[in-house]
Amino acid sequence: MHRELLLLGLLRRKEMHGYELNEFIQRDLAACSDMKKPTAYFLLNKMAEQGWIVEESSQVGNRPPRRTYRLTAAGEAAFQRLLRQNLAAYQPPAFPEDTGLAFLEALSRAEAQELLEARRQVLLEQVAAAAAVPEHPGSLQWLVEHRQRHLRAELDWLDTLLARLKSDPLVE
Amino acid sequence: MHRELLLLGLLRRKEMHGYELNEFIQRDLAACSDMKKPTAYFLLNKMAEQGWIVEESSQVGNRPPRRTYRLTAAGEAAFQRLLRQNLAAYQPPAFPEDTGLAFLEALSRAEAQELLEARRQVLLEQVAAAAAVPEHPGSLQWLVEHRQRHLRAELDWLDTLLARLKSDPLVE
DNA sequence: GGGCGCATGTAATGAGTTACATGATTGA
DNA sequence: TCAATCATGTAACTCATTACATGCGCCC
Repeated sequence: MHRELLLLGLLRRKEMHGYELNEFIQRDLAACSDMKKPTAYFLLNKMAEQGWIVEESSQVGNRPPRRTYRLTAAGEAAFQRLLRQNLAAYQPPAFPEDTGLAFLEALSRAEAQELLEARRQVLLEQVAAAAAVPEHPGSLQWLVEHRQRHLRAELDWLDTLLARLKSDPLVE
Repeated sequence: MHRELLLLGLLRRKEMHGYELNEFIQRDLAACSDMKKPTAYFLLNKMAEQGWIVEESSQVGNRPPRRTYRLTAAGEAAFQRLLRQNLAAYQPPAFPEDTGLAFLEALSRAEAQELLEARRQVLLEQVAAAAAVPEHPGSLQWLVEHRQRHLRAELDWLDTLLARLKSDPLVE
């Protein structure tokens, strides 16, 4: 559902062909969406069948024709519906990468510290990557900002844990 | 992988049968894991085939027999491996529920505000639910704490957005 | 006697991913 | 001439979910 919303929202701002959309998502929205190429093509076809978007083929040279999509009235209505639904709801994410924390006790304090330091390095790289994302126009930027905030909060949390490991005599 | 880790970690602390595990996950870890019943049964069978755990049947009355599982040496080794792998890595989550934020511009300021207020209510309920989770022994509690922190950070972020919507004359 | 709890699963479905397939163009 | 970019997809697979299936025990 959020994938459809993203595609509709992007096409609404500017008509694009599949390749272009995929490029944009990979390059500019990598921090906010993990939608993969075949998924995007699949959804575009599905939405076209549903009448949410229409395609217009254009040949450039001898390459495969570009299928450029734009919203229909039905597409706009779907967008409005999905947008409202998405904004009003909130399903907190699960944190599967977290699971290990529950069993830190199983390790010696030294090793736990070492592993969490490694984790911290990875997280720092993510923070740097998120900070390097180019600025986007309008509210698209808010996706980026949210991720940046989240990553900083994660770093805070990790640092709290590390501090506890160092100071708490009961651990280990 | 994190699902296997969770099951192994729980069985390592205390042998349990499938029903018991499922109950614990649903009641006590609902905030941290969304693993469903059939998935747990399936993984338990798979891990038993792999020799990570062994089952011991015990009949209680005329009910279906309980299959109580405990770790083998191979299971302990797998646990140690998965734990290290999980702790040292970090894949930041995607935030699909977020997608709508990217297109807030499509709405009037009043409606955006209204929808985000609705979202805030839902989030508040989640915060309350997370705060009400009973305390768990040892590092299991850290999963709960992490979630609580995350939800508070989300609330902060939403409030920042709402404040911007109210003050920024450029929006709308 | 009816519904919930105990205790186990199977089957069908779905959403999305990875790997594969195709073929022209462009630049080093 | 070799690799990367442009441009589209299909096929196989994985992982997990929902819905379904079974049947006794216990309490009201």
